[in-house]
Amino acid sequence: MNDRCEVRISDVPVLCAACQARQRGVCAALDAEQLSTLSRSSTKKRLDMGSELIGDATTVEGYANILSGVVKLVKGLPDGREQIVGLQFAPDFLGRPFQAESTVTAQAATNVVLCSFPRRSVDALINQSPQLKQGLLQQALRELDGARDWMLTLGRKNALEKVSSYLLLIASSVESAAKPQGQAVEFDLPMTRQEIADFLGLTIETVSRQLTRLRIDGVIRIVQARHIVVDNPARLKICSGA
Amino acid sequence: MNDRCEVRISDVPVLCAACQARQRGVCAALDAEQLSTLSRSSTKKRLDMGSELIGDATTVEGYANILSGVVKLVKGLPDGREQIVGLQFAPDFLGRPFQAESTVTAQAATNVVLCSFPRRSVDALINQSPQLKQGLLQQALRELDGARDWMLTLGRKNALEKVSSYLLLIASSVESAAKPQGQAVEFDLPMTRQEIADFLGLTIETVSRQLTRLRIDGVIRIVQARHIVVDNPARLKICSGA
DNA sequence: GCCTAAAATTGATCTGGATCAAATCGCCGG
DNA sequence: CCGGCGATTTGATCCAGATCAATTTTAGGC
Repeated sequence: MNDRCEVRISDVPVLCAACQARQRGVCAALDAEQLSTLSRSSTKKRLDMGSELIGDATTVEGYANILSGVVKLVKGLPDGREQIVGLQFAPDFLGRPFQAESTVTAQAATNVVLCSFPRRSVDALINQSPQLKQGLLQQALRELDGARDWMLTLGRKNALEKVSSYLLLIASSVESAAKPQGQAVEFDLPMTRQEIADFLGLTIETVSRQLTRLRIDGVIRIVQARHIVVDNPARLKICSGA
Repeated sequence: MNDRCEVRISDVPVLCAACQARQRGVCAALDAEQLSTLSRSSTKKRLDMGSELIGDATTVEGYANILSGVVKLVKGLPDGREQIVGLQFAPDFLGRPFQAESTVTAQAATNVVLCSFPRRSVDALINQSPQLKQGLLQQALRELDGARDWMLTLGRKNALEKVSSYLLLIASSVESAAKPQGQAVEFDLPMTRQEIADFLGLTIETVSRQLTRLRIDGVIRIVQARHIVVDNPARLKICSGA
């Protein structure tokens, strides 16, 4: 493991506290004592697939940076129906300032490594650094955009378009920015068919059928259930309802 | 029209600039010159139902407080399918800081009166007032929660549950906090059946059928297409999937 | 009040995705 | 290599909500 792991809150660079926490750039003005407090109180944690990241001793108290893995935000109905309302990928910052009255639960979708901070210390930092506050505001606005995009997908797209949209979303989270558009993209799905279904408002069977349909049409290859190659990103985009 | 109309950004009280703009409370620290600039540059605007609030001369340049009416945030697919991804009610603050790259369009769902501010002036205020920035962050987080709740509705509820959830949402936006739970609630729907359908990911016909079903079951009365009385809020809540 | 057009309801039918039910696949432990 | 179990795929049927097609209601304009 690296001894310094850079992660970002929006455009505010933050070095992972568990790996020698300190802040740079626009946050450089921060009190050295504050930073050392944050550093001392941070802990690196490994979570197995499926574990919940709330409240209990082995998990996250307040805030955390995701160092690797995927975290899903889940909402449920009393009868057991579930909907995944958000996904957080590798360098995202988790946790919300000013009380979490929301009823979402965060769960590790894959094995996850993260660096967690006590609520107290981070809240203090937020109040001292307008840039950090602004970074959090921008992250919130970006998540809001993402949620609204997904509302369109959930409310108005058919099964094929939903599955195609999902593949494009995952592909974009993997694809390096440098890579030219239109190239084949290869990746492992970070979720089971059930989780994909819960994300898309579908059933496992329908997800599976749409994937085979895309395979037969030559848009993707399913090397292994979890391992996908998108041979024709342009076609996939068309299938997603553009 | 009142000459001072109080509206709120989160817990930061702001007096509508068009009606003698100035700030109070936690924002009192603001520069008097800034405030007078904001006041001078603000304008009160009336929008007819259906008009879009972007870009053109008759509409909103940057930010605005809604004084009355309902604004809908709409996303569309190239083939014309539409999804309403958010509703903003009477004292909400509209507009997003730091560029709007998002593809939502805001439209007046009813006739709307609002007080609009030029982007420039408000951005300046935001940078000067951490409290205002925090207010905007909290508003963004609240909207994110709302969006996620709605994702559960869109992805996992059936038609009856969706329509019931919608009625409860509108009822709660009308109901005075003082009113005891369980009482009958009476209100006008601020949207057409088509808009309700676009909000719920359904068709007009299905919305209409679920409403008659609720009427026949004695949960609501439909005094007039747009005028609803919820006789049994508890039953309605059960119908909404709790 | 009467006329018109848009909005809403109601009815009849169709269909995409859910549901129920078996196969397969893939992986791990022995 | 052999079971065994969970994840996935595939097949057969069903049904909630879409679609198509009339009415009926409502809101303005004269």
